[in-house]
Amino acid sequence: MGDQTQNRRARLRAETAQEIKTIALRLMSEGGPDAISLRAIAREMGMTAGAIYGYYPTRDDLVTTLISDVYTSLVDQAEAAVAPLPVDDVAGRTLAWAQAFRAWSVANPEGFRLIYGDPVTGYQPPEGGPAAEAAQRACAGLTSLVAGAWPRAENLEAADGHLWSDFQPAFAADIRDRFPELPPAGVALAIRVWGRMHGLVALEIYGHLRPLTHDPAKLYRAEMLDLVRSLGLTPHA
Amino acid sequence: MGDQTQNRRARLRAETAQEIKTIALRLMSEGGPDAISLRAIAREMGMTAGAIYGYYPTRDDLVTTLISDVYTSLVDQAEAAVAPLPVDDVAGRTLAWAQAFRAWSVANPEGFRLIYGDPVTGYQPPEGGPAAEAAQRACAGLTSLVAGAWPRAENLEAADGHLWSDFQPAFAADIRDRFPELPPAGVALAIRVWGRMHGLVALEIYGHLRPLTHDPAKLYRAEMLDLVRSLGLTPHA
DNA sequence: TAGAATTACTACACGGTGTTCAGTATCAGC
DNA sequence: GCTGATACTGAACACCGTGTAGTAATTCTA
Repeated sequence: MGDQTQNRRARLRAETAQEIKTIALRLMSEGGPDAISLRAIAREMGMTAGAIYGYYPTRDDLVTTLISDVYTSLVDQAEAAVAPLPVDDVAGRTLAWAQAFRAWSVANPEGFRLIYGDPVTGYQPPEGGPAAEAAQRACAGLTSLVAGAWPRAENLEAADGHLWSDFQPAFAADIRDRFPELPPAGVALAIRVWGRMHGLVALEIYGHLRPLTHDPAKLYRAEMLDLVRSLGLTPHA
Repeated sequence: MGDQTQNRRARLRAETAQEIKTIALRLMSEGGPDAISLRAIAREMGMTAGAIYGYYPTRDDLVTTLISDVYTSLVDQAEAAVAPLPVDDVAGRTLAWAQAFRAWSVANPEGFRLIYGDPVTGYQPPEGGPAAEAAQRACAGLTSLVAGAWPRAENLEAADGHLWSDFQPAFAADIRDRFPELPPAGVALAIRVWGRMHGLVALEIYGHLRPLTHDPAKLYRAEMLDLVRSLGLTPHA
């Protein structure tokens, strides 16, 4: 019966590892990224801080997997918001993605900080880590929107001057594989769209808009409408 | 001679307070915002950590004054980059501001994190603090650019729908005082321009662009050219 | 110039953190 | 029932911010 007992132990192990993540996420949502302390997690689990080292080699590794989880949930939500809309409604899909992005960020400010800010004291993101993967996934989602708008936005290409060699090879290969019709300028545009969505939300999450306006949603909406217009699209209604 | 000795003591006091800030800034530029520890500062000064409490009531207060200093230096640099250009070259001034903003950020990533990110473990920005003041100053600089472009960009006003009541009273009053001709939509546009400059730079500073491109400057330049074009301006050459 | 008062600073303690490691208790496998 | 792996404890180490009590020096006053 080696297998069953092995499975049993492996299952318990996996459950414990999951519980650590769950508690860590709850602590983060309650007290910010800095509340993710091994001691606090262990305290809630009735364990010792040292015990966690049996599951994650260091706290940064735990944070890394949390980032992966959280980032994935964000991209999932954005993709889910886009999915029900018809593929030819590029303006609607873009606005839906943008609103989903902000809605998630406002609902999970700590998650936003975890992904896009200094996650936690002294943390350095691993080079090829899951954050990079999720970032590529997010960027690919935006790229598909831009690719949909591209036929009508080609006038933007002229002055851009981007080449394939400007991008990281792995990323460029992935994109060229998925969107063969899209020129480098389109990829650059996708990243720029990402930056444009990111900017106002980041300022809002970190409280820099508070002394200026009490309706950041309106501001963001105006910006996104301007964005789809700049893509040569006209939003339905 | 009470005055002179008072002055002498006050001078020494001010010098020590300044030295604390200087060392804190150096520590930050070397090891990130989290390297600002009272113990490390005191160690470099040949003092005890507790001694710093004679100059700053708490570490967050020290960080607050650092933010003020750093933020001021950023805005100073942006304004200095704009100053030599003729007032009617709105496109050039806008691009100059944008480039100065990114150049400063790339040169002082830790400073950028300090201003725009989680400054430091558990730090909460004071409500009416110096960060808010510097933010208003930065925003006012951008607003003056937008005000310069406004006559040619009024077509953007229609769909915006912003009202003065959407903004914080103090901010709105300040802006209306300085730019009487500018409607609410123009102020909203100024903040949006800020967000647009902020987005790509924030992504770059926090390493999210690294897996995508190795020429973030080119990307940023393309975005800023698109921005001035969307303001109805054409950059010189 | 001698004493009083203010100031600057140290020394130490408290509770918090990540991390390591020797030891122990539990449990699967023979 | 014994052996070996696994999970966990408990204590330690080196940090951190923050107070507080005491001390040394410097300034003011008489």
